[in-house]
This record gives sequence, structure tokens and C-alpha cells, in this order.
Amino acid sequence: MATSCFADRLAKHVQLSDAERSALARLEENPRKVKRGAMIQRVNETVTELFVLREGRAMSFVLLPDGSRQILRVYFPGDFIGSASTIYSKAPESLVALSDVVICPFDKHALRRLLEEHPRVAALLFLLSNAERVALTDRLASLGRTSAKARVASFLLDIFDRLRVTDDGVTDSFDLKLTQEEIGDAIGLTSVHVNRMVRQMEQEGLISRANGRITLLDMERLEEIGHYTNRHKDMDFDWLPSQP
Amino acid sequence: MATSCFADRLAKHVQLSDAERSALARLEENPRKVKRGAMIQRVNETVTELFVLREGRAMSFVLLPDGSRQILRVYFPGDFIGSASTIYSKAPESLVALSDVVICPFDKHALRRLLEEHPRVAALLFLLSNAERVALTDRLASLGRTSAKARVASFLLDIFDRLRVTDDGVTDSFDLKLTQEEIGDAIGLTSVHVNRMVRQMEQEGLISRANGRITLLDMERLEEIGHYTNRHKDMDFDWLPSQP
DNA sequence: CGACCCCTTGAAATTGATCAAATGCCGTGG
DNA sequence: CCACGGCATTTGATCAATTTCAAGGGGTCG
Repeated sequence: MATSCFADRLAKHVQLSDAERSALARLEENPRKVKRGAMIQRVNETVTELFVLREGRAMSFVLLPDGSRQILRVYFPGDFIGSASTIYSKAPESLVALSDVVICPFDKHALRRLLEEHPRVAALLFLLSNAERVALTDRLASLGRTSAKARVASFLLDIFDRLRVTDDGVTDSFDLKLTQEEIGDAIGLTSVHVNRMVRQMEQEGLISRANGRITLLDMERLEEIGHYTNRHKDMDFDWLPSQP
Repeated sequence: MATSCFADRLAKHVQLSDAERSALARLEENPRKVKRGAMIQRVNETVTELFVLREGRAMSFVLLPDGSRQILRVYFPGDFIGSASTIYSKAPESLVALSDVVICPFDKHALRRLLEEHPRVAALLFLLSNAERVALTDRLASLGRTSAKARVASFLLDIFDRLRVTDDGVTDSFDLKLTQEEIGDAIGLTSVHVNRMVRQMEQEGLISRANGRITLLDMERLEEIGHYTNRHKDMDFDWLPSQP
């Protein structure tokens, strides 16, 4: 059986049949290495490909005419990225590697075949897409209605909880691998102000930092400050079509 | 053939077979009227139902502990709402009727059957879910990185373009049917500041208002001010499975 | 008529942005 | 090994956008 990073991720939620696994593995037949900082997809370029992120970290973002950047989402191994190209012929967002990464590009026609032949996987993708949607609405509420400190807190918790889904080594600390400017671009703040908030949270004993590594010292208070809810706990896949 | 508001919407993008149409119509077998202002779904309640909005307008929102509200999305006839309950057992957001509405609730098991039996419809739903995702990222960039005036401009254009998809009567003016406080809650501003921006845009000849009706007088400038892109023009459904 | 809601306007307060400069860190090449 | 350049972080001072607070006006519905 071929390995599939994406199948492994899905298998955390539901059992997959061998046929489904190998169909998913076919999406990852063409792994490609991309260097840190390199562009995977450029906004407005014609796109027909999607990607599975196999290794490393990536992000999607848009640039506004005045040069400011909004980071839309940070991605981790096993994430399915660039799904906007399923419906838009021109990329609505750019994708860039945050570290050296391995991505597996596949054409949307391959996705089509997968959806046709494996309705249960199709349903699963639909569900995960809805989970992404909720993640975005959470951040929308964060940007629209909470203070700078709350945004930093919830952003850290979000990254932390997402890393924990796949990486069992994560217990209370993690490598953020983002500059303060990037954090700011993700949560709608300047790097200067991110610095002040991080620094303040450190002094208050909420977090600590050591060469790029963040430790969450008081998660309860962080959740309270950030108005954060961990959505991962509440997922329910039971109603999906039973295994073929 | 039974009527289906949702099928009509999908049919704007792709041709549907009779079997697909009647399968979609079954989702709308139980229309229910809901009065303006009434709750359709309350956050944190256990949910197993989704809805097609057949008539009227609705919105989803969350309340933060300090009482402030973030409106996540405004919905129009033909929209598929509450899709978060496909994956979360407790509603992550509330749904409320903005006008008297007719909604068609259906159980997620009915959706499951639809996805199993009609892979092409499943694919289509997946695509539309990705389009929603992009709409959210657009607003995320708006909240995170643009001025109050830009947010108002892009919000108006977005509502306008979405109304135009279904309602042919819309050419340059439309009923917003939202209070200034609701606009503010959607784009992360106070009602006071929304008022100042709307008023300013009116004085500059960008828009005009008459008893709740908004007319867009200078769309080009509005698009520029709001950094707005109309995504509807760029949709591509050609690669979908061909008709069965 | 009164209650209520929404819109409007002004003045003061506050949050976070902007500008500017210093510090520290790390990899590279001499 | 050290010097250097370049990038990220840190800090201070000032500025500007938006919120907050407060009050008045207008329309509508019971």
C-alpha cells in the first residue's frame, strides 16, 4: 500500500477502506520539494492544480494595493491546500512555503475522479471544508470584535491545537516558525504591536519564549482572554456513509 | 417535477438531470415559515439539521462574552445554510431571520443519501463550499487590513453582487434591510462609525439612500475604495463530472 | 400620545498605527 | 575567529482612526 499523508490525516477521523486509501495515495504520486520562502501559487495566476502539503509549513495570503498583506491561513502537514482552484480559474490567493516543504500537486481532474468513485471520501472532503469554514469564521470574529491581546492569544491557541492534532510531541510548547510581522499579518496588527502584546503576555506569566519556541503557561487564562474555543473536540463523523 | 429553490440556484451554474433535481427537491419537502427576528438555530445547541433558505433573508452570527456580536454571513434565497452542523454536533453559530423567511430544514442523513447517490451534486456542493470559503477570506482581508470606509464599500458591493445572482431586478440599487448597527457588526465597526462612513460616501456622490434603499452611483470608485473583486465572474464548473 | 427603535451629530477617550532608532542574532566570508 | 550585513526584535514618542459616551431628532406602531 502506497503511503498517503492525507489519508493518514483523514484516518484520524474515520476508517478508510483499502480502495479509498490507494485512491488518496494516487493524489500524492508527484511529490515536489519547495524551498522556504518560495511561491507555490501566485494570486491571479491560472490554476488547475491543488496540493497536499506533506512536509513543512505553508501559508496562504493576499496583498492589498497599498502593499499590506493579510495572511489567510497557515497550513501543516496533511492539509489539503489551494482548494479555491476547484471553483475559480484564477487563484484568489497566493501560497508560499514557510519552511522547506514537500507538496504533492495534482490536477483537479484527478480530484473529480476521486469524488466520482469514492462518495464517502467526497463527503469527508465536504465536511473538512466546512470545518475550515468555521475556522475562518472564528478568526473573523476575532478580527472584527476582539482586542489586540485577545487576537494574539487565540491565534497562539489555534496554532497549538492544530499542531497537536497531528504531532503527538506537542504538549505545551511549540515552534511557531513565524515572525512577529507574520503573526501581525495573520491577525490584522502591526509587528510593533504584536511585539508589545507578546511581551506583555510574557510578563504576566501567560506564555514564555526561548529561541522561537513558545510555551503556553496558563492555557485557561489564554482561552479566556482570546475568547477561544477548541473546535476539534466537538467533531462528529458518525453520520457518514458506512464503509463500502 | 417538484420545485426546488436550491436546484434553481445550482442550475445557474451547471445543467442538472431530472433525477438530480428531484433529489434536491426532496430536501425542501418541509418548508417552515419563521418570523422576522426569530432564531432559527442557537449557538451551542445540538443540531442535526441543515436548511435551504427559500424566501427572505437570514444571517449567522456569534456573540462574544462582552456582548458584542460578529455577523458572519448574510444569506439570500437559494442559499444553503447551517452547513457547520455537518461536522459539529453543537452549532458554532446562531442563525436568525432578518425578514420573514421560509426555510426548509432537512436532516443531515438526508444530505448523506444525496451525497451517496448523486456524486455530481456532491462535487457541486463541495465547490460551493469552497466559494463560501473564499468569500470569507475576502472579508477577513477586509477586516484585517482595510479602513472603515473600505469595509463599508466592499460590504455594499458584496451584498449587491450576491443579490444580482438571483434577482434580475437588481441593476444599481437594492434594499439592504440591515440597520447600521448590523452593518457594523458584520464588518467590525460601531454603528456610529458606520453612519459617518455611509454619510461621507453619500456626500461624495458614491451612493445615495432613500428609505432603506441604497443606490450605488459610482461602482468603479467603490470597487477601488473597497479593494473589491467580484468573484462571481470567474467561476468555472466545466471540469465537473459530466451529466449522468 | 407615548414607547421604542434607528439614525444623526458632537466631544472626549482610547487603541493601535506610524515613525524612528537601538539592540540582538545568525550565517557568511575574509 | 572575527567582522559584517541583513533580518527580527525591542523600545520610545507621536499620531490618527475608531470607539465611547451622550444627547437630540424622526419615524412608526400600538
